Amino acid sequence: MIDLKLLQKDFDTVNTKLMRKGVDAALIENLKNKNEELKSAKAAYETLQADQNAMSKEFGQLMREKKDVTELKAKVDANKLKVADAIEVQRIKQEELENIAMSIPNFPDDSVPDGADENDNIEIKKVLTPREFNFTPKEHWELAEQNGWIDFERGVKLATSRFSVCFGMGAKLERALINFMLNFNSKRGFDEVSVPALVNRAALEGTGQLPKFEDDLYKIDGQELFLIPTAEVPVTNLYQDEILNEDQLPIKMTAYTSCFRKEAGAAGRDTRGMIRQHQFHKVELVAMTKPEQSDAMFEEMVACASDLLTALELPHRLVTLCTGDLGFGAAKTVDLEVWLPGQATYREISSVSNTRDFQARRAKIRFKDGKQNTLVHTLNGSSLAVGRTMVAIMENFQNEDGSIDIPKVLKPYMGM
RNA sequence: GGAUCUUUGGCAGAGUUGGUCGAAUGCACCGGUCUUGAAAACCGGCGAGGGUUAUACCUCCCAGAGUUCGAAUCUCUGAGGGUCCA
Repeated sequence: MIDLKLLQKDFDTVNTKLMRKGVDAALIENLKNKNEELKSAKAAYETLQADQNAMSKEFGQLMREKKDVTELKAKVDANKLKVADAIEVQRIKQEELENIAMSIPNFPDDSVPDGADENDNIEIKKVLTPREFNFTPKEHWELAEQNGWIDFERGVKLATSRFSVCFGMGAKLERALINFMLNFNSKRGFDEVSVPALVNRAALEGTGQLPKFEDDLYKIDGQELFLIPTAEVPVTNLYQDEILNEDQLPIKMTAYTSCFRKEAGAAGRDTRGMIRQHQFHKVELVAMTKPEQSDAMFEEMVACASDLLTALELPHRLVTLCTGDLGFGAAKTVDLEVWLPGQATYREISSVSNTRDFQARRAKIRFKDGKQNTLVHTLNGSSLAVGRTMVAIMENFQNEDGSIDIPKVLKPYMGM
């Protein structure tokens, strides 16, 4: 959530920053007004409540002295009605404010380039050179089926479209990647955690998926529980509503989970293969830092993901997202895109974001900064989507006969 | 699934005939005295959010609803935990 105090104090700055993200100026103006209305509604209520409390205290005093209270009771009863009204007004104002505030995205860092969509993203650098093929490289679904690694039809049979099943070496490769990534991250100081795949509404509000993106989430029928779209949700919310000690920071965690997405807005895109599935596996990095540490942590996480790709011998590039492509909660994002010879293009395989205090404000994650409580900065990044990594390995390591080599670092993990 | 108990500040733990209770006490923690330094001892401070220049003041004793002039304390519902039964 954006900082309402800042909005109140420095409207122009907030306005300018949000405009870059394409937020309607009228909406921001409205938010500011609602905030002021809420404040005065609160003040009105508190004054009445203070009277109420004072009178109740007096009431007790009179009772003890065995004096007559009928007059005071009449007064207090009348006041009670006013209090009830004031509470109602406040409740409505609060709700109106939250409806707006919770749907306003984070503002982008000044360093983020302006742009409308992914075409305006800026490449930072390329890592590793794509290999030359002396034959026409195949796309991964062809290779996957030929080698019997992935069965797309059976996934559909079991669930619906955008589900698949891994067999044999394919299943092994998936498991090897998960283990390799977790170990890789652990060595870099990210502590491994294993978290629930179902979370409640508060958790999703904390990280920003709700209230705005409910359509993308699978919800358990009849319960306020959702399947997680990313491990970022449960892992970040581990510390929801807590006040951390300064010396606990930075907190660095890594988690492997399945992720579930309806892909509501992606009809027709990537319908073949396993680029875009409703259920996919991902190893995630999450960090919480003091504000002044988050830029360094961001670089560390980008490097971690990039080095992982390098260790897997996968050519990739780093891209800074422009304002138009930036996610809801992110102040800054760097995508890692892996080279796919079959498609002859770079495709997203990881995304590292600094949300600064945006999620921390929603999830109430703070730390003791000397005497006062300060919001932490939260960061998250995929330490590679497993399915897409498999795609990348298949396409980059394919041979002319359709067989697939395994990256050196994975062989021990596959019993080779 | 049934019965019963329980849910308080970082932790432990008082508070259940409703009224200076945001809450005793202990530990932990912070500051000070003492000491060459530390420990011990003693003195002081010490939950969170909002609000204020600062005070006032408002809210929070698992969550929600209710009774009452007034609830941590009473009632109902829900969630978590313990024990017993199935």
